[in-house]
Order: sequence, then C-alpha cells, then structure tokens
Amino acid sequence: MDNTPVPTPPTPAADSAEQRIFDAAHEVFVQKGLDGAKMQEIADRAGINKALLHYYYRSKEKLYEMVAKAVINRAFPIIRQLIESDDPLEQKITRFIDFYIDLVSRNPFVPLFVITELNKHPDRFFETILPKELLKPSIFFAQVEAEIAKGTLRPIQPQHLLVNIVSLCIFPFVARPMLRIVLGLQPPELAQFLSERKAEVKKFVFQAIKP
Amino acid sequence: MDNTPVPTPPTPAADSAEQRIFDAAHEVFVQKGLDGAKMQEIADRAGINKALLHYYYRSKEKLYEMVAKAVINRAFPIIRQLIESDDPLEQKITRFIDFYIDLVSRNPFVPLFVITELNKHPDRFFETILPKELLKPSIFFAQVEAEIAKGTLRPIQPQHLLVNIVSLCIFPFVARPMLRIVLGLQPPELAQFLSERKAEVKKFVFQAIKP
DNA sequence: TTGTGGTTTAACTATTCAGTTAATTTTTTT
DNA sequence: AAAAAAATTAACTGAATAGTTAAACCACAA
Repeated sequence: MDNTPVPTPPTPAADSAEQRIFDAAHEVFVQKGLDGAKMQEIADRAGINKALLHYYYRSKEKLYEMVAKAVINRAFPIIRQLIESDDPLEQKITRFIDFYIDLVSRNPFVPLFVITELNKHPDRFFETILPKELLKPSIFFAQVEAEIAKGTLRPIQPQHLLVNIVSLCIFPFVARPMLRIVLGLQPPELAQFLSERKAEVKKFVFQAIKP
Repeated sequence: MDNTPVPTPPTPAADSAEQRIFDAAHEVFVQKGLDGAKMQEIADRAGINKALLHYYYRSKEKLYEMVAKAVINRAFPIIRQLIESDDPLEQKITRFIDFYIDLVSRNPFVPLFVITELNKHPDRFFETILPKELLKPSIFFAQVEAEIAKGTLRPIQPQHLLVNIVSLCIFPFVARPMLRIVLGLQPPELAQFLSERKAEVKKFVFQAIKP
C-alpha cells in the first residue's frame, strides 16, 4: 500500500487563491511591465486581499520573477525545438513560421514584455530568468550553408536569414496598433490582415532565398 | 519700424534650464517609460532643482505628453515624406530602407516607446499626440499595383509588402538584446551584424518581390 | 539704489504604494 | 468536538516620490 505522503505540488491547484494570484499577476505584468503593475490591481483581479500576495509570494520582485520565468519557459522550449530540429530546411522554415505566428498571435504582449525586460534588467534576465542553455542555431546555420553550396539556395548569411524570418513573424503583431497608423486599417480589417500573415511570410521568405 | 513685442518663443533657448529639463526628460522617458521615469532623476540629469520641473511643466504627465509629441513629430514627417513621395518605386524602397534603418539605429528606443505608449493610451495617442493627418500610403500602393500589372513585380498585396519592409528595418534594432539569445552574438559582433542590415534588407526585399 | 518680475532653491506636504501585523475565519488533524 | 494549522482579512506602517511653498537670488529698469 502507498503510505508516501502526498508532496505539496509545485504547481498550486487550478482554482486556488495562489493560482488566481499568479494568473492575475501574469496578465498585469505582461501588459504593464514591472513598474506599471500595481500589487493592488493584481489583488483586485484575483479577487483577494492584498496581504495574500505577500503571504504566497513574499514580494513584488519575487512574484514578477516567477511570472517572467513562466513566460520564458513556455515559449523557449518550443522555439528551441523548432530551431534545433533536423527536419529538412524547407520544412523547418515552414514549421517555424507557422508555429511562431501562432504563438505570437495568441500572446501578442509577450515579445514586447521580453524585450522591455531585457532592456531594463539584462543582468537579472540572463542570470536568473533565462535557462542556462541558450539556443544552438548552428544546425540551422549548417543547413543553410549546405543548401547554398548545393545551389538550391541563393547566398545569404544564415544569421540574417534567421533574423529576417523572426522579424517578419513577430513585428506586425507587436506593432499591431501602429498598423492602424501606417496602413490606415481599422480593427476588423486589421484582424483580417494579420490572419493572412502566415501565408504571406512564407511566400515572401521562400521567394527571397531561392537561387 | 518694428515695434511688435518679441514673443516668447515656443521653443526655449538652447541652453536654458527649460530646454535642459526637456532634453533630460526626453532621454529618461524614452528609455524608461512613464512609470519607470522618476522626476528626481530628470532633475538630476538636467542639473537643476526638482521644483523647476513643475515650474516649467506643471506635472509629470504634462511633461511626458510634450516629450511624446516631440518624439512623434520628429519621426512622422520623415516617414510621411518617404512614403508619400512619388519617386519611382525601386528608388523609393531603397531610400526608405536606408533612411529608416539610419533613423532607428540612431534612436533604437523610439519604436518601443511609441508601441508601448500606443498600447497603454491609444485614445490619448490618437487624439492629442498624433498629427490629425494620418499617412497616405495610397501612392505607394498604387505604384506597387502598377508595377505588378506591368509584370515588373510579382503579385503581392502592397500592404503586406510595406509591413514586411518596416518589420525588417525596425525589429532587429528594437530586439537587439534578443539577438544575443537567438544568435548567440556578443556586443561587438552584434554591432557588426546590425551594420550589415541596410544592404541585407535591400537584397532580401528586392529578391522577394521580383517577378 | 531700489523696486520689480522672472528664476531657482531648500525644505516641506501629500499621495501612492509595497510590505507588515495581529486578529478572524476556515480547514485539517487528532 | 477540541486543538492545531493554514488561509484570509482589515487596518496599519514605512518608504519612495510627485507636487507645493516660501524664501533667496538675479537681471534689469526706473
């Protein structure tokens, strides 16, 4: 028979106060950043007393750090897998664009959050939030070099290619409200426009790199 | 003879306290945002007493608003000129990329500032900060359509083309610290990498749109 | 010289907000 | 059911920081 004590789960139960606090903090921090977020607002959204925030998470900084880690750890493994896989290049790029645009269109505030965080506290970010193992894009780079050598790709620095792809995927979602200014689009047309991005980016990229 | 009184100039003298305050505020707000900026830090950077900030600019919000307007009004006319000019398309794209990358590499914090501001107070932004006249990209769109009809350009929605170009220009500079993670580049290599962007983006775009 | 208006400052007040405390309620254990 | 532990709250404290005030300073005119 099983007499091992049930360990306190590292992730709190789905509808516990602890979890509701975390979810509220997630929303608020990602949308407003560390300075813009107020503990009272987080408490209100979670529907609990402000003292509970400190009961479960000690301080604003600690809570923020946990949220930041969660954000990174949700996205990072997916990106790592996409970049480090050894699918053939064309398929890899296709998958990358599809996944990445899915990811960012579901979480449009995340890239902005990461970039802002990274600008304000680069040290903390690299030391405590980011996983020790950075990405290894060398497989991707080697694949690109190989296809160039074979003549199935025009010459291009693989680093630039990767950055180009990422830029095309992320930027329009991050800068969504800017599109209203630049293109003169209203919200409904804007949603339509963004839904076309997957196909558009793929066409654009493949045309740009064919020999 | 001229007996009209000399009006108080709308822009204060170059080395006045008023101007030094504004410059300091500009730096601090653009880098740290409204919430991250502290009035004391602005005063310190301007080398004056904190009370002077309120003497000249009433409140933090007012000062912030003036800075935001100045930022927009510096960038907007340049962009408008680039987009609305009637240079032939190829030259227009070339100029656009060159100017835009120059602009953003000299002011890497500005796009982030604008996007953040736009996310937090879209109403204020559209009502008080932005010039009444939005951009008119229709000339650009027409040019693209024309070249497609002539067969000198592959079919592509002009809106997507414009967004693609802007994304490729802005994003790498905004996300500069992310490149360290994605590409594994250290600061010196990173500077080198970014200096190659102008040439790279032009090659990439023109290859992507040729028939 | 002295009066006047604009400029600048040191010292102060008010507010906002993170964090604490001590008491109360709820849940779990015996 | 009583005792113990955990969860939750209202009310408080302290620190940071936006904003005010009143006095000092300065330039310049009468």
